[in-house]
Amino acid sequence: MRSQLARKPENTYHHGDLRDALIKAALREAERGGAEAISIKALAKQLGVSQPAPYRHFADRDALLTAVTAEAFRQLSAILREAMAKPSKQSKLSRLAQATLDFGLRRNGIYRLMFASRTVSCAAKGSELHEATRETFGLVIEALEAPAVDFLRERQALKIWAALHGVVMLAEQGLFTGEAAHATREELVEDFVSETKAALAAAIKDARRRKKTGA
Amino acid sequence: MRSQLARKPENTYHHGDLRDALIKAALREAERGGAEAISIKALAKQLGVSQPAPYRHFADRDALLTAVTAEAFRQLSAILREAMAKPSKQSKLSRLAQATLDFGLRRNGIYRLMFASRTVSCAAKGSELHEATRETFGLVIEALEAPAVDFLRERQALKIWAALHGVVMLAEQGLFTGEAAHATREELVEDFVSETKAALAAAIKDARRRKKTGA
DNA sequence: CGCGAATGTAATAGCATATAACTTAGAATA
DNA sequence: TATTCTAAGTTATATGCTATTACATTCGCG
Repeated sequence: MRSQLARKPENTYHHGDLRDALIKAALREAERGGAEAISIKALAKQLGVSQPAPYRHFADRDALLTAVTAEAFRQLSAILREAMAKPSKQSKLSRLAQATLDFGLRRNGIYRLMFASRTVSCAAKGSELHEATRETFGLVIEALEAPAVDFLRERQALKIWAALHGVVMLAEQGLFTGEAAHATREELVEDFVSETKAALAAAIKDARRRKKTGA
Repeated sequence: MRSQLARKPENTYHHGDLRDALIKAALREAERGGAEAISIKALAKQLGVSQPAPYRHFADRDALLTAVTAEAFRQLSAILREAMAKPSKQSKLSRLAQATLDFGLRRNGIYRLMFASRTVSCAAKGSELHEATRETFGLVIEALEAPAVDFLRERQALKIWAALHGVVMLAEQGLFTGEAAHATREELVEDFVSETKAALAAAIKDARRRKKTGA
């Protein structure tokens, strides 16, 4: 197996690892331009194969997009894991949050592919993509560093995850320029992080109290 | 000027109001399928004009999408205004928030057109689209019902607006199903509303105190 | 070694965007 | 009212992308 970004060597019939090469190349295309920027034809040309060759590996364009999106989620997971692992004065949650914001802005094309298309919602349970998204969300839960009161954790994880996406979205839309520049995106994210921690602490305290009373 | 959804009457040369008819028809298409579902050719056929006819009114597909998006923002503004106006026990902010959620889920194709494409971020200051988005955001600020400490209001408006979009996004992605079903979308939105109110109240109190001390 | 499955190619159909050159009708004015 | 200018629509066509069909090549396994 050769490098996955390599073109097919001349005078050979088989590429060697076209499926993977397509995904990687498509990710690069999506980085600038989102899903729309992914063209089967263009990718084939880039990789030095004929236009129909990609269809040996993906039934249609949507199937490619799905695979690319799954790969993007795995990459995000890796980035978040790294951010959470590295020693820092910040909390895990804060690091995850800022890393998400950074990813969403710096690699916005890919980010839009992941969160702004209907690809994910169409992913069947158990599919590669569905697993990849669950894994990423699992990291959010993990970042809360809260005891396993499942429904509480899930709720707070959902809230911070939602808030983060909103910030990325609005930042990308330019709502943070002009008069609103008082609040930087990072500050806003940190706000949400603090509120999440506070809410979680309160909820846990409340749950313990109830348990004691109930028992 | 005839009804804006009407096809061109047979045996006539001019449609009468093609520009507007295109926008309305495109909105309907976007409702199911988002921006991708908007095809100039298909719209032309629907309205009974030749394929190139739309290009008399829009330089290219992007120009049409921009106009459609602006119209969508105006519609959302109208909906939010109505929600805020109608008498209710809920606060204005809560009504605006729930109305936004409702819009985002019920008319998700349009919603994605508005918030998940790069169209908006490309809108020049002063353009029709830019004005439409500013107006909508203005309603969010208004819904806070807070005194005019501008940068505080903007910040809280940004936060609740971001959170709302996040909730819509994740709901659409299916993250609220399964284990996370404990928290309904509406509950989550209401959480954010409460937090916003609390934060705003605290911030205002803080600002007053500073003013007194500083003066 | 030979055969079948996997993978790639050439040719082509079908659809969408967009442009160019031509036509019609409506409005503006002499 | 007749004339003319222009906005708005038409036909024909170039270009680019997706996707399929039929054919070719190579890899790997018995």
